Amino acid sequence: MDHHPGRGRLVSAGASSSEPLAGGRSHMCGSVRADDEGSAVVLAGWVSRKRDHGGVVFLDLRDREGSVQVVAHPEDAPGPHAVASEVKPESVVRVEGRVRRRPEGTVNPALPTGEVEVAAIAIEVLTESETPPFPVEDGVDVEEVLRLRYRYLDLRRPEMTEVMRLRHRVVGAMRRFFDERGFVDVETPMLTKSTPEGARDYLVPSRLQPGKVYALPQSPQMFKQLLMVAGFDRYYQIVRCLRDEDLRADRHWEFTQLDMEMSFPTERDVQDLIEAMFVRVWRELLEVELTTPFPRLTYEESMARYGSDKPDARYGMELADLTEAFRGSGLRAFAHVVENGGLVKGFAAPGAAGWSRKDLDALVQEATSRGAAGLVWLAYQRSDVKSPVISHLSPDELGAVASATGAGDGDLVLLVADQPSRVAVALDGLRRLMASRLGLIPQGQWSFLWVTDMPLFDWGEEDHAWVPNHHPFTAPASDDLNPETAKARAYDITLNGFELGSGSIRIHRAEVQRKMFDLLGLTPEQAEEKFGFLIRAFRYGVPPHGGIAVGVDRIVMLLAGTDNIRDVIAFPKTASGVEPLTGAPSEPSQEQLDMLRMRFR
RNA sequence: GGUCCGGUGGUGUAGCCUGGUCUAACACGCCGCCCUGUCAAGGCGGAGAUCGCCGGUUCAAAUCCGGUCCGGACCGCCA
Repeated sequence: MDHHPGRGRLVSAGASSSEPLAGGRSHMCGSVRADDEGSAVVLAGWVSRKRDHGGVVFLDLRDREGSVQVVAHPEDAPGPHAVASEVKPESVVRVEGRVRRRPEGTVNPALPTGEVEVAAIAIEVLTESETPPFPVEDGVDVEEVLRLRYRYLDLRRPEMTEVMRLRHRVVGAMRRFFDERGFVDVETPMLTKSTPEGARDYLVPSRLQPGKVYALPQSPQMFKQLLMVAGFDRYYQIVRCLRDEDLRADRHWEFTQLDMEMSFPTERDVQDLIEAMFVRVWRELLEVELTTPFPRLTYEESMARYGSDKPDARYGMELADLTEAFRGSGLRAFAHVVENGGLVKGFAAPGAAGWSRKDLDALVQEATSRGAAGLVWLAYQRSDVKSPVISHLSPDELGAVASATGAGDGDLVLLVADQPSRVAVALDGLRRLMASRLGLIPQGQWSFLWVTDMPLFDWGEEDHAWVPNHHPFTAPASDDLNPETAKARAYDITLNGFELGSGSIRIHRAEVQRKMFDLLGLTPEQAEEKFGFLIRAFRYGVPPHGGIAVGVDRIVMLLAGTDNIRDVIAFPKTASGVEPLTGAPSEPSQEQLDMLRMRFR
């Protein structure tokens, strides 16, 4: 959290409640103001800094609301002065004193409490602190594991405290929003059966049913559908979900989603509601008025123009398709790809024509590390075009490249030729990289986008079978159930290039569901074994229904202006699944294993 | 599972490519002394790392090589 790339100005949290403060405190440190001049105050907090002038000693006393300067003069307050000059940073002290305006010329306008100070009458050290392993202050540059091992110190830093409270307020705004609209918060089980999301499950062995396991929920998907069968009409929950997959900067295996489901909706009903929720959250947290409706992009269009199903539309550099221009090209590598059904695509990066060989090599490296066979670059300088493959390119091809990408003087064109999925992955990565390197990402812009008409199926390379793109209860958009072409009544919501959530209208007709299972290669017996309880429920009158699940961590991450999801989780794990603070996971005791009748291999 | 980057006093970095002058440098922090208005207080002095771990090459390794552990980003995976 050294910088806040996309951060808007956060609206500050409301004043604390009128509840009396615990422990006889009169004020929170950070909330002392000039209005309190002359008041006797009792404060308690952490010593964040000490300035000892030999005579007068200043302590900055910090609590979650901020810090305030405490002064102890040797003449006026010999007792407090003696304590203050000995106390170590991060010790917890209780201060009795009187608020006064600072003397002329010593006001610090940079601090909310900078007009005042507290003249100490008594200082008591409640607990002493050892020297902390890293400075407890904003803007620290410390190895992340160390921050996680001492997370309580890390969270003590004002910027982290602020993020956690931001998260609290986001969740609060969501709850109020859904509550006002008659949505009922229903809790669903944590120890349950495998859900149909397709990720690896976390399993919990059963003590009472030896040899059997519960799965931790990947989402409450089937339960919320059952609640629709139960007639709840509108359900929501802010719920922890778990998926045992490898981590990314924006992905954690223990995450929180805003889960909702409603009866009788159209896609539009769900989308309008979620848009209204985002409007509400952005208004409350940032005082930003989002424009609705959010733009829509079909999945196909998104992949074509951005190479991604979560496009960042805040900047241009859209992808151009040059496949036909390179059919039979003298650039054999490209021609070969085209002959074999691959694509040639690329885009123009404005003003990057002068990049050094080293920078260009780094781009090639970026492309190949994303699985592309290679990267061809063309630098447009004045009327000249430089490229390692320039001798293989015909004037027609050069013309096609320039017109399709819009490349002009000073631009750098990046071309990738490969199978469609690799072209997409490589160019998506390059586009994001170039946008960031060239400073093309506008700050303070919130580019929400719905991606619609998702495919109903994906080809599962590992299973050699069609797998649901969303999950097997997603309703098809039409009678077309051809796995190659079928579209789903599914939609994703994205923000600034991050996927925030995805949802769908569900199947409520038994024969459609049967066909779906059939296409997925599930025999009626297998379907019964996995989802029998849901199928049975649907025999007793199921309303048409649909919903969405939105990732709370990612929303908070974007609001907080960080690109690291761990920054918005109080106690996160590292990429190898270790929680540095507690040391989890740990080995079970023999007694625990015996009780579960388990043995480790 | 794969690719890439990193691991040097409490913290953050330099040094590593071009082995020896590194008995490892700098900043912050810490300790001591001085200092009565600062707010990254200031001044002076001091302690503190054998360079993630193991092994190898070499007369000599923080520096080269191999392995390994840990962390991070990305691909695969995952919505």
